[in-house]
Amino acid sequence: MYSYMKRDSRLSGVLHVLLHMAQQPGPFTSETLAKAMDTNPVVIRRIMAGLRELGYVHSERGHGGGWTLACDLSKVTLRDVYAALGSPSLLAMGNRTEAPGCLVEQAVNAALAQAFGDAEALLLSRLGEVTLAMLSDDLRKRLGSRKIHDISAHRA
Amino acid sequence: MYSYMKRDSRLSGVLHVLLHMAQQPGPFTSETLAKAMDTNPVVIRRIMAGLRELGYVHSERGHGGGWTLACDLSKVTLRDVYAALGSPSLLAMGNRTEAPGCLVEQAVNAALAQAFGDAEALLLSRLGEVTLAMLSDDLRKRLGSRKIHDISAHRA
DNA sequence: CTATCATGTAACATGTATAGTTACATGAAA
DNA sequence: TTTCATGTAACTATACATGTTACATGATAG
Repeated sequence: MYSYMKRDSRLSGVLHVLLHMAQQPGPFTSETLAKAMDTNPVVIRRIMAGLRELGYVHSERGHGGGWTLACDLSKVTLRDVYAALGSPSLLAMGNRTEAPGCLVEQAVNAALAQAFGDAEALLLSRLGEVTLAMLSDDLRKRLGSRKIHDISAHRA
Repeated sequence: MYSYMKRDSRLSGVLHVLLHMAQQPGPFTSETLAKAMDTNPVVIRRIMAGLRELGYVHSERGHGGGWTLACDLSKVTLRDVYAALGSPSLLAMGNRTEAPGCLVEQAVNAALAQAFGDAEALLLSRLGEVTLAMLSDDLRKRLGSRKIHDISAHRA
């Protein structure tokens, strides 16, 4: 591959959570999900907050509480999930100055805006083509003949 | 537009410098270029180091020293310049784990790798289509009837 | 030869964003 | 009323680009 791909892994993380949840009935506590993701329960709650607001998941407190899926997986795309995270920046690079008076800067910005804009649009388009149901189906294929993946047994 | 576009502005910055240099004969000191970019001379030297190694620019020390263009502007693309910077990450998002044992993570990574890979490839392709000469021509059009842009008078 | 200029570079400070952690309030169920 | 689980603020850790200071290296002017 080309570059490194680091930094923001919230989309990756929240999809991991959703896919786990799609494999067995809930509810799942933040702690359970956090253990499966090797992270902290508060991180789970944080990345799930936006999805709850949009009604993709539901959360309940107290005994027997936790997170449950609350949407039609075939209706929610990766782009929807991305938006639920607050649409964080997709590109790592950008213009030095957004609205420069300098004509040199304007010429540079125009050229880069074209390339960056095209790439961003394509990425959003691709994310919009993939539903959670498609991801879940792909996962089931990968699981193959094995029994239903038990989240409590999770750990590489 | 969609997202914020912040962070790494080295490509934008170094293109700004190169375009300035293409408007008049050199050499230009790091200090002159830094003033035009409203930044620090060391920052200029830093982002120019890679271009010097690839022979796109030349630097000389002492009296009358500074930076000069040392390439055919019609032969160097924005992608070449990007590579000269060390090919920093283009995308702000990535996978949580790069080589996971977990099948769930693998399914997520596969889906995202597709979308991210396509976007990254498109971006690199677009950058590869634009030469510094094309950028410089565009700039001259923007300058229109005005006199040759004097870098010493630069300042929005 | 030496003073000045300009790059080369290391080292450190700053700003910002994600990720991880602690602490505690809120509310639901046993 | 005790226990469990989420909701959230506040703080720490980490990473990276950017900004700055300091000084060595080398080239030119006198």
